[in-house]
Amino acid sequence: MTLTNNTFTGEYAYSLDSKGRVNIPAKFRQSLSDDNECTFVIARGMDSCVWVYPLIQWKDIESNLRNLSSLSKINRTIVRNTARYASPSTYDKQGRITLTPSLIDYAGLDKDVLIVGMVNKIEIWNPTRLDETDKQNLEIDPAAYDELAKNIII
Amino acid sequence: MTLTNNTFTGEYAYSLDSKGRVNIPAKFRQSLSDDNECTFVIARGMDSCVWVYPLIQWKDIESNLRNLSSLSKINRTIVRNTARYASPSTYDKQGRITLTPSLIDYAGLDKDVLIVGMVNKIEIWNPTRLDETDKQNLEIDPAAYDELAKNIII
DNA sequence: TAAGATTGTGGGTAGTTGTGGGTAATTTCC
DNA sequence: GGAAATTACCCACAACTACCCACAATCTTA
Repeated sequence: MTLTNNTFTGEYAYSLDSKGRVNIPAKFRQSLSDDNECTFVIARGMDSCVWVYPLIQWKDIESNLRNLSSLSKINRTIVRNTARYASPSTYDKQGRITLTPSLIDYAGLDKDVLIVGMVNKIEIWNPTRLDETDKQNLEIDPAAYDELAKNIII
Repeated sequence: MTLTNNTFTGEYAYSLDSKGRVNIPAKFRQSLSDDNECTFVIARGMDSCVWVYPLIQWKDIESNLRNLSSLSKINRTIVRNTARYASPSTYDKQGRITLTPSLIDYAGLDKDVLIVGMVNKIEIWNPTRLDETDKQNLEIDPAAYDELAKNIII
């Protein structure tokens, strides 16, 4: 059973092979609508992980970026940092996408990786780094977190 | 006789089998409206138990999450912590859903489990842990009860 | 009370999924 | 232009999952 199209939840421990390939969980692939043509766009995450967008989701982001005026410095920075490291990747017959060495390096990925569903995108983590990030967030966030959580009935 | 749709009350002692399957009480299944497509979403509870939402209930949460921009760190954290441990599970012909090893571990589930109706969702507990939690809560709560009493009529 | 239906539990099997490696095509670089 | 490196595509296998059937205990109904 999959939820809505192009929606990703859950956590999976997979492995990155010597050729830089990672499997996309079968559930995630099944959730991809046809207009994505089996393609994701991989990019730098804002945390130290790889972000993986369905192609059509990325196109939305692209058009949002297009509308940011380059007069503002912060806009230029965001556009540059987002676009610069992004590249499309179609999964093979076994359901794997190939990551670029640059992204593998950025996210500090090793053999064991953790794939995390983030609703409208996917994150690929080095498990150790995710642990660290989790801990840091717990220290900083509780109050603000609770505030936000009030608006989402869980 | 069932109460309102997608409403769960009562407590049931069931068992978790070697494949990680638990039965959903027949009464709960009967209460599920058709648009749930026989599917629940299982997730980490805030206490150490498993939360089980009707699919459509989860979709509400999901759409809230979808609207949180990932530019904000706290948004990323809340989306990650919520989506990461959530996964859909359709019950089989015998009325059982399959839990993920990760959730079984989190809730410390063993063969004997307790299924508790929580009105709009379901909780799955290790009976021992629920006892402990109950005791702790009794010690803390009287004042909070009074506070709450202002808002709710029982 | 007896027969039938429903419900909870256990296990088998066929199909799917994740992972590793091989080969041919393509690109890069000298 | 040709060799080396890289990439894309294919096959194979082991592990796992979803689906199916069986049975016993419980509840319902006549």
